[in-house]
Parts: sequence; C-alpha cells; structure tokens
Amino acid sequence: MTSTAPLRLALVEDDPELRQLYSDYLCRQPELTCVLLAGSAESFFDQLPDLLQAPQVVLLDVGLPGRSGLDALPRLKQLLPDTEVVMHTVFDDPDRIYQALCRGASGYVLKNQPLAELKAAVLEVARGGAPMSRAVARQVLAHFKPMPTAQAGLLSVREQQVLEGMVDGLSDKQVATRLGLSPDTVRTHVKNIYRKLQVSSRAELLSRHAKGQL
Amino acid sequence: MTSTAPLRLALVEDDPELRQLYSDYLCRQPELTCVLLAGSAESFFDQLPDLLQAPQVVLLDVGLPGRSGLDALPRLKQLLPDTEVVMHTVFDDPDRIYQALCRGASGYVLKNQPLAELKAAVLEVARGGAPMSRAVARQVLAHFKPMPTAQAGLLSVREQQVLEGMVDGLSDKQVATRLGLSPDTVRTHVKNIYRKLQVSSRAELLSRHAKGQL
DNA sequence: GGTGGCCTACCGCATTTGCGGTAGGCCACC
DNA sequence: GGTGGCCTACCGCAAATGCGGTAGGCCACC
Repeated sequence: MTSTAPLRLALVEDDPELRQLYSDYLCRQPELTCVLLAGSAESFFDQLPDLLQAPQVVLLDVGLPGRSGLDALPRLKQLLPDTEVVMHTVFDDPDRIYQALCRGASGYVLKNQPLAELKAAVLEVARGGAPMSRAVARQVLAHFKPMPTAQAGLLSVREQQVLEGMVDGLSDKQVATRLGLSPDTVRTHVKNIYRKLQVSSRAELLSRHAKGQL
Repeated sequence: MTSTAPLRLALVEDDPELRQLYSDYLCRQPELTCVLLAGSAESFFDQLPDLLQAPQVVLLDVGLPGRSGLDALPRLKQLLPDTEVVMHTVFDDPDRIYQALCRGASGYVLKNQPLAELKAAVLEVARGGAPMSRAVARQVLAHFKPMPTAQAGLLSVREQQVLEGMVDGLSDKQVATRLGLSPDTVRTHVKNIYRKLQVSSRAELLSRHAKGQL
C-alpha cells in the first residue's frame, strides 16, 4: 500500500550552499526524489510548468529574497492544492508561524535541526502528519491557551472565552455548545461584552478585532 | 544541564489493566519515575497532597468516569501551573482536542500508539515540546486553515466592494447606503459572496478574513 | 440566437441577533 | 449585613440576517 515510488519533492531555498546541502542529502534518500530546485518563489513558479508531475511536497524557505515564502504560499496552494507544504526557516516568531499555517502550510520545521529531522518531516507530512519543530509546536498550542485578545482587566475570563468563540466565527448556539452553556447564557455574555467594548454588532466586534483594536 | 534525576510522572487512567500496563512500562524506563497512579480525577486530586514533590508531567486520560479528564484539566493546571499535561485517549474528534488545548494541555497522544511513542511523548513534553499524534496535529492545523477558497478572480468588483463594507463591520443597510444601492441588492450580493466563498454567516466570513484567508 | 455571468431589485419565511428586562447563587470587599 | 461583580438562565420583542425563489436589463462569448 505504501508507495514504492519515491516521493516527489520540491526545494525552495535561496542560499545556494544550503540548497546544495539539502538537495544532496535529501536526494540521496531512496524514499525521495528532488524534482525541482529553486532559489526564489519566482523561479519555483517558472519551473512548475516543466514538470511532468507536480511535487507532492514542497520544502519552502520563509526568508526568500523578493517575494517571501509566506507571500508565495497562497498562490502555491492555489496552483497545487494537493501538494503539502513544509515551511523551513530560522524564524520561530509566532506571527510568521501563524501566517504560514493560515495560508495552508502543513508543517513548519526550523533550520537548526539535523538533516535527518528534515527528511523525517518531509516523510511525515506525506503520510498525513503535521511535522513541527519543538518550539513551533509550542507556539501553535500557545495560540489556544491564552486568549488572543488580552486586554486583561476589562473582560472576565468567561467573557473572553465567549469572545474567542465569536472570533472563530461561531454563532451563539455554537459557542454555547463549545463552552457547555445554555445559548441564553451566551447571549447574556455577548450583551455584556458589547457593552464593555462599546460595539453593537457582531460584525463591528469582529472588524475591530481584525484591526487589532481589541 | 539535562537533569540526571528521573522525571516525576503521574498517570491517570481508569482502566486498571491499561494503568498497570502503562505504569509497568513507563516506570521501567530509567528516565522516568511514576510518583502517582490514579483511576479517576478525584483520586488524583486526593493523592496530590501526599506527594513530596509535584509531578512534572501528567498523563491524563480523557475518558474518565465521573469527572472527565477534560473537566479536571483546568483545576489541575490551576493547582500545578508548572506541570505539563499530556492527554491520552482514543478520542480524536476536533472538539475534544480543542477543549484540551484550550484548557492547558501541552500534548495529545492517541491510545493506538506503541508504548515507545508514549514514553517519547512524555520526554518530549518535559523538554518543552508539544507531542501530538499524527491525526491530532492535523486537526490542530486544520483549526487555522481550512482553505477551500483562493478567490483572486472569484469575486466580481461589486462583490468585493460589498465584502469591503462587511469587513468594515457595516450592516447590509449601511453597505447599501455607502454604495448607493438598495438593501435588497446588497443582500443578493451577500448571498452570492457566501456561496462563492463557502461560508454561511457574516461571522464566519469575517473570521476567515481576519485569518488572512481571503 | 442561445447561454451564462453580472447587477439590479423584489418576495417570503425561518432563524439569529440585538436589546431591554428579571433573577437566583456565589463570592469578595467594606 | 449590604453592595456589587460575575455566572447562570430565562422572557419578550424588534431588527437583522440567511436562504430559497423570481426577474429584467446588460454584456460577452460561442
């Protein structure tokens, strides 16, 4: 059942030395084939039409010159919706990680890892996993634990949880289910949140939240 | 720098056979010590005061009788804020995973894994990682990005104008005023936008927009 | 000439939301 | 003991929203 054919991999990395290093190592693996090597997002897209078969996995550097890996990601996923993308970078800041995941990356590994980790990540994502370096995984989880909207004193904990649900696009009823409350209770919380934050509709709330005004 | 002292582990698992199996295996590892074995959340909390030192990691079953692992989690984190909790369960539904992470779990491994995985997860979380089974990691990422849409040319100009108004937090009527249209026309556009972007409420739309998915 | 998308505008109906109350239990502060 | 905040939950009502239609005019493409 597992494919005997090697996995088609594309590698996008601007540093020529590193690109060489990675491709040397990865292509030596029997499970992998590098079908595309690029030093920039533009080069990647240029080379795409030449391929007989699309890559199954793309290792994408974040810190590319010109169009960054992050910028290229939406277009990449649009052109190759079934291709898994693993971000590969030195950056482990929450914002870049968040952006990458929001734009469709299925993995995020840091560059200070041994090469074997890189190979493992590629294979893992092809198997339906979501390889993440230690620090990255923690960042991701951190997104759930604290409330993203932390204007501490104003809203109570419960209200922040309700707000969280609304920010995720849920209806009152869905929020109630998530928190194990009566829909009416959620409605009460919503009313209080509106009062405290001086808004008068869900749309206004989400709009302001998007603008970072919350 | 790495502690030579074994890691203090607590195991909460209601099935006596499984508990025995896990504790036998895990305690045999030189890196670990089981300082607490419990068959329920209540038992866990009862035994806590007897410990000289708090456990560094808790392996917590989700499907506990009475107070479920999910319910016990907030209290646990409150009492032991520096203890890492790894959920251990057969359930891989998004909601339970989400609940666990929101309540402070730092890992989530499924029960169909080999024992070595369990040990690896415990050590990984103690090292500051966030061990997650393959399926779980995917669920977590899915939370950031389901991505059915890439709408470069998808929306017409008019629809984008309407969308813009919605993103600004305006109601249908306000959008109509801004664009000099009938509210009904705006409503038609909104319906078409929802269809094209595969959403079914304003909140969902704004939520996705905030995540940069639009 | 037909097809199909877009823009406009309306109807009807069910659900959701916004907004005003009330209310009991709990807990902390004075 | 009173006051006030928080959490819970309900009632009622008006407005907004979601969803299914229909429909005419315009324009482009085949």
